[in-house]
Amino acid sequence: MRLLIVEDTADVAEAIAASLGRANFACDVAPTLADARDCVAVQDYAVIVLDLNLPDGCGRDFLRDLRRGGDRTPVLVLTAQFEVTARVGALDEGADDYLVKPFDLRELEARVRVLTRRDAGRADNLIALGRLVYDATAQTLRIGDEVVPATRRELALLALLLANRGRIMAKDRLYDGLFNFDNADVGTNTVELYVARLRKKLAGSGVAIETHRGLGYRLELSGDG
Amino acid sequence: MRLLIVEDTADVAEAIAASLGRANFACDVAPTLADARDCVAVQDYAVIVLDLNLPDGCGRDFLRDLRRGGDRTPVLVLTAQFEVTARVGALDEGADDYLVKPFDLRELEARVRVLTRRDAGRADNLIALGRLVYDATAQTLRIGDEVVPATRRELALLALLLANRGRIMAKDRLYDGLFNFDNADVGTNTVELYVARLRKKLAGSGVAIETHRGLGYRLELSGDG
DNA sequence: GGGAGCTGTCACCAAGCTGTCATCGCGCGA
DNA sequence: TCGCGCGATGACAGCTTGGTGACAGCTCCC
Repeated sequence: MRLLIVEDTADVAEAIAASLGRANFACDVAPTLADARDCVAVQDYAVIVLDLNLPDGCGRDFLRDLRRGGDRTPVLVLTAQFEVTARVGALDEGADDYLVKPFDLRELEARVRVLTRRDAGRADNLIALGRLVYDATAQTLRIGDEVVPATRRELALLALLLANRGRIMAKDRLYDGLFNFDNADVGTNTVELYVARLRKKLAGSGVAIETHRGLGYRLELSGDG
Repeated sequence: MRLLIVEDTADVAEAIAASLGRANFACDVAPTLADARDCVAVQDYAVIVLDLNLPDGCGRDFLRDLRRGGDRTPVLVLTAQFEVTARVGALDEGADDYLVKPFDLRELEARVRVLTRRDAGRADNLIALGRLVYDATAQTLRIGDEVVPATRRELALLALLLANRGRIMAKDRLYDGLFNFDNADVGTNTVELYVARLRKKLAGSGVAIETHRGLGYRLELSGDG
């Protein structure tokens, strides 16, 4: 899943991106409102993490524009202790959650996860399908009672496919969800590679990744569970 | 969906057409303003991608003429880094978006998609008729609860017929929607072929493709659902 | 500093979509 | 009723697209 972090303080942004990156999110960082607008214009994000204090304006303006444009992407607002009215205002204007600085990175990670699953209509961080169980918090994949070791990229791909199960996902969309702008030069072939690797690990899970030539991939129940 | 790419540098145009072609857009390339005028005279486009620097004039003139003629086709302008005033001018004259060269092809594709969505103006990508449900986002065709695998061309044809359901569509118009000028040597027979293939997959859907000799095809409810 | 494992590239192979051809069926006008 | 022409459809070959093994680089951890 792909996230946008709108934060001007470089080391803070870096810390957030590193933390969420370890949680298997592909993160883009925008240090200004202008950058943020460019990002949302060309990329769909699962969640936007938005600092209110930015060099070229207030994050609330950005949020308001976003909502007026019909964009319903979940937004988590970061505020300083004293910005109470700004915080309230942000929620009124369409923010989905907020966090007061300084905050624990793990808490941020948890709240971001809550927002991602809200969009998928789930109540917890477990996704089960067939004999397969994916735990987004622990970042583990189980088939039946057995834990199957999987790498970060494999899990990220699985999360994307699970969130869109039954639907054909174009390779481009998988690519966008797996990599951020920093990895822009990665060959498109990589998606196929990770599909192949993930397929091996899903053997016997009752879940299969179907290929639809020219269209994309689709995760669905199969008979082999 | 059919796009026009107005760009004189052959390899750039080719790269754009290839990228957008993979995204299921049928692309025509016009290397000069004169060619572009010929194209828009005979064909409706979903989006026009317009380079400003052309051998026989400035793209802004073309854009201005287009708008004066009442044409509202979304236009995405390509500009060089230093052409700031041209960029602003293009927006004033009716461009819908711009991209500064050099750009990422995926970014172009994303922006083109935004423009096509804006024009369609519907958030719901489901089209239902009889027992048939076509999901344009997921690129899936369902009959009742069962997903019927279909290829890109078949889905493109179905989308065209659904968008014009109840109306007779001339074979030429179907042909234009499925292929671009580069595929001009494709036999006209192909439309009939894909109609036949699609018919097989629509069996039992309560929807039928009627043949109207000498006129074209028409998608309509039938009794077999 | 070294090793293990993850990551992404390349090359080659396989699969199936695509479009052509040929043949047959069918409707319509004479 | 016959003939013509448009449309339907099965078979096939080419080519694009995807699958996969091997390998090299990189990172992270010890």
